[in-house]
Order: sequence, then C-alpha cells, then structure tokens
Amino acid sequence: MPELPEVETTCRGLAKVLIGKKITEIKTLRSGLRIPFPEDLSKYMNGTKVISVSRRAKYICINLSNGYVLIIHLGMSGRIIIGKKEYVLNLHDHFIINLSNSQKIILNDPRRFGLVTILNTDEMESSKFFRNIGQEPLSDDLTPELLCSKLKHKKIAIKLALLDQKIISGIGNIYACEALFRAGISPKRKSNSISYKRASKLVNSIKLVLTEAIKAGGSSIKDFVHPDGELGYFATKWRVYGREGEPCLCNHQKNVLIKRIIQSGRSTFFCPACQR
DNA sequence: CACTCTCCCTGAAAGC
DNA sequence: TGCTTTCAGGGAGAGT
Repeated sequence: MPELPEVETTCRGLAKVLIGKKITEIKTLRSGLRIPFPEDLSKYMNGTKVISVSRRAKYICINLSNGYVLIIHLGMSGRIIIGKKEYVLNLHDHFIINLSNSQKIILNDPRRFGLVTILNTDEMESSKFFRNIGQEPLSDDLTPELLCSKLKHKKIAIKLALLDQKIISGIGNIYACEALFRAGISPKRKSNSISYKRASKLVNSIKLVLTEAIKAGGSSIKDFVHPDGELGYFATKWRVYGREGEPCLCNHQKNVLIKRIIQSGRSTFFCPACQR
C-alpha cells in the first residue's frame, strides 16, 4: 500500500537509475489504468533525457529534458521494477520505459488503481492532479498553526481529515492510524476540537512516523533497490495498524487491546486507552 | 458547501 | 478440499 514513504523511497531508487539516462522507447500493454494512457506518450518521451525524479503527495514525477514531466501514481497495488535487458514480462505489467543503457523501468499494478500521465512542467501545479493538494507533511510548511487553521471549521473525525489530501498530502490509512496513536489522539475526535497542543503533538507524530518509515526503507533495501529490482516496499512494524485484538504496545497500560472500527468505509486501528 | 457513499480492480484470506 | 464471499484501499464522482 504505497503511501508517502513508499513513494519517496521509490523515487529515490528511480533517481539512482534514471538521472542522465535517455529514454529510447516506451511500451503500453493495455489502454490505461484508472485513466487512459495519453495517446501520444511516445512523442513526448522518446529521445528525452531524465533530469530529475521528485515526489509530490503520492505522485512520482519524472522530469524530462524537454520540459515535460511524466506522472506515475501507484494507486493501491502499483510497484516499480528495475529490469535488465532480458527481463521477462509478468502478469499485470502495464507500462515499460526502455533506457539507452538497455535497462527497463516496469510499472506492475494488479488492481489498476494507479495512473500514468504526462504534463507540461509549468502547468503541473495548476493541473487537476495537483491544484487542490495540501501541504507536504515533511516540509516546514506543515506547522501546528497551519493544521489548526485547517481543522478549525471541520466537523469530520480527525482520522478522516488526515486522509483528506486537500488538508495534508501523502498520508494514507496506515500512517494516519500510526500518527494518531503516537500523538495519543482518538481517531474519532472531531477535527474542530483539536487544541493547539494536540495539533502540535500530531504534527510531530506525522513527521516522525513518515521519517522513520523512509529511513526503514533506505536501510532495509540496499540503495533503495531490492535484489529483484523492486522499489519502495519494506516491512515496517506498525504499532496499531493490522493489530486488532493484540495488546497495546505502550508501557503504562496493561491488557488493553487494539480496537478496529470503520470510519467512512475504512478500517481504523487504535488503542481506546492511550488515545483520547 | 460539507460530508458520506459507491465504484473501479485483483488476489489473499476467511467462511462454508 | 474446493468453491464462494469478503476485504483491502486512493481518489473521482454521485448522492444526501
């Protein structure tokens, strides 16, 4: 489930492989994913060089020498594979980039919730993909003051506010649960009841869980690339996510079990004793 | 406008 | 054992 940390490590891995390389050919193996592949993708990509790889929210941005940027979203099940010349296609490989050094970048996505598109770099921020996206949680833009001002008029539960990409970008279900646990805040608490003190704790927790996950990705994968070429996925030990019925890991509560509830159709895991 | 619900899709896991 | 059902989730768009 690629959220910000997985996308970030994928970008760092891609940067190592892609920067300075020339794209010789691209292949689309179906008409599209969540949205159709742009018809004239080859026209924009063939013969260009990769200048840099960046991330915005959960989007991978591959910046090309001709002023365009290839946008990849991994959706829910998407993954990027670095393949050699002799790479054999697998089920659910949908999009391939061939490089001049005969390496290949493969997008594999069983559930096809991902997307691939291309934008003019100057128009990227104002495009429909990015114009409503909130602050990057790891940038200095995300402050307790900013979070407070965004939550002040919201009646929705804080967990749902964290999932709203217009408020903060890049947080998904797992890290929303983990950040709330670290901050000791109930996922059910109304957004407009978050005090400055709680917002401050929450901002710290968000930055902490995301930073730790990126660090885990970098250290558990050699140079951000698995031996099989896969990027961005790594085992993280979560404190609440997926731990329904298991004891809370805090020191001061005994025999308190992690609970699972459904909020807007999504599972939320939390400790009813630690989180208020 | 604010918010919730449904849908897209496949594969793993649970249920029968 | 083997079939069927359920569940997972990001984001768009429909519905309340």
